[in-house]
Amino acid sequence: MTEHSFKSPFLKDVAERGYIHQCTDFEALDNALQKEPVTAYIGFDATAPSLHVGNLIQIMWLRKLQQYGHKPLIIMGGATTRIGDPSGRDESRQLLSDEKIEENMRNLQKVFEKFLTFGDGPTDAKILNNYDWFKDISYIDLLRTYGPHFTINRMLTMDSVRQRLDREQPLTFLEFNYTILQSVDFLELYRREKCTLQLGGSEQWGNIINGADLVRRFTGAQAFGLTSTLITTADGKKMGKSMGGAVWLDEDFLPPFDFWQYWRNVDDRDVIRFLKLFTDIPVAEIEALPMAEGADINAAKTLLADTITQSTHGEDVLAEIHVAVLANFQGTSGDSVDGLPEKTLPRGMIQEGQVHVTDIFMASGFASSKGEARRLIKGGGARIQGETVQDTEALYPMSLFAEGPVKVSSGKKRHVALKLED
RNA sequence: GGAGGGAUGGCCGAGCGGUCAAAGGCAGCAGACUGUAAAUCUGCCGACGUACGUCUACGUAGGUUCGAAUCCUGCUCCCUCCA
Repeated sequence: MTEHSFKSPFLKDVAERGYIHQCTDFEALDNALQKEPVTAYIGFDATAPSLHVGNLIQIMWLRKLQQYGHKPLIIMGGATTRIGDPSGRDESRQLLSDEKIEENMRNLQKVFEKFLTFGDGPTDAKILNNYDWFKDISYIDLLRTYGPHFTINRMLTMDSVRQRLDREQPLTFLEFNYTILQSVDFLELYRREKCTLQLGGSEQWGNIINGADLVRRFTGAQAFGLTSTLITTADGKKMGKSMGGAVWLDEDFLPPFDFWQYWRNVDDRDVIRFLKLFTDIPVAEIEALPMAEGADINAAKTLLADTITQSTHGEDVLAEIHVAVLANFQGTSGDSVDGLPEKTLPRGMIQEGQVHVTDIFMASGFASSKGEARRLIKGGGARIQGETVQDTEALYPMSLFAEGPVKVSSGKKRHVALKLED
């Protein structure tokens, strides 16, 4: 079945935007989606305190689903995170403590609220925790109930398993069980929520079909699996690294200004693709964007950054960023700090009413040692209030902060509003 | 259980008694050119003292030596082959 023949609006749109990698049964799913609202889920393990751009495609998927009148479920991996998914990894995951997992799960939920509408309505999103149905199952029960439905023969053919074996990397028994838990999730959700569709990244294919199979074995019902393509940047890397860190969706982990910059600076070749994947802008509109020559594409990049930032961080935050961008890139007022990420200069760095330049750059997060700060200065990339710093040993008086936060820059693109510790 | 090989900076990977803070590559940072892009070119890329310097580092604990990432011994972990 080619992507052009979809009849359900959801599949049609999502296919056109380039989300789809594989499906257990395109035709049947397409029919189901036309007939009635479908309940679908994606599982998220709480391995980090925030989601990052790599997860964005999954979130967008749920969002689209909701927009087309279906019901999205989010499963927090309270149980599965304790096991560790081996899919797509060469090494075992570092196991997290229970407290850490709980904390991460609480943190993750914030992000979903930005993208989805929650509630009790028929198409309202809902968050569930798979720990709820695993915590009371005994080992014997689990083995007796589900064990007979999984053959080792089949499990050994799973990509995630085979890859480890082929590379002679260890795969622990713990990890080997991950797919069973994820499969039981699907069954449990089918029973509790009439959920018949599981979405996920392409590396989840194995886990997903095992789950769909389990649903069929226990209930006779057809459950669907649909996976997304692995999104890479034009230079072939996984998405999501910028300025030394991951591109987090949570403003507590990455300032929205930096988030905006990440999208503003994507490779030319990625703009159209990303607009389709990460915004709600109609495909026809995206394709009509003027980008014939050189700099024209910058408008499209701004649109991309604006749209995504607005959906993840909100209108108000975006407005602040625009002020900062105007000041720092369009050169209106060189030392405006509005909308820039804030950093704090600890009082302890002040000696006799003066601050050393190197301390200023360390406090700003642009250098992790005095030596690094000096190198930055020597390289000509260090600026304070727009003025290039020449002297690696310069001392600045406290009066520098008299008017409020000070703009500190590393290179042309990284700016920070440095304020004095209270 | 036996035999052999290995563990080097964020990663890959050379070095195999002094000239080693350790080649080279990747990643990262800054500069130039541009369009806040890509490609290219230049510089930087352990910490502290602004160069020369000092300290900490080549799995881990000791030892030999004027001197060790380099040699020896114990330990830990990994790999290969045999059983």
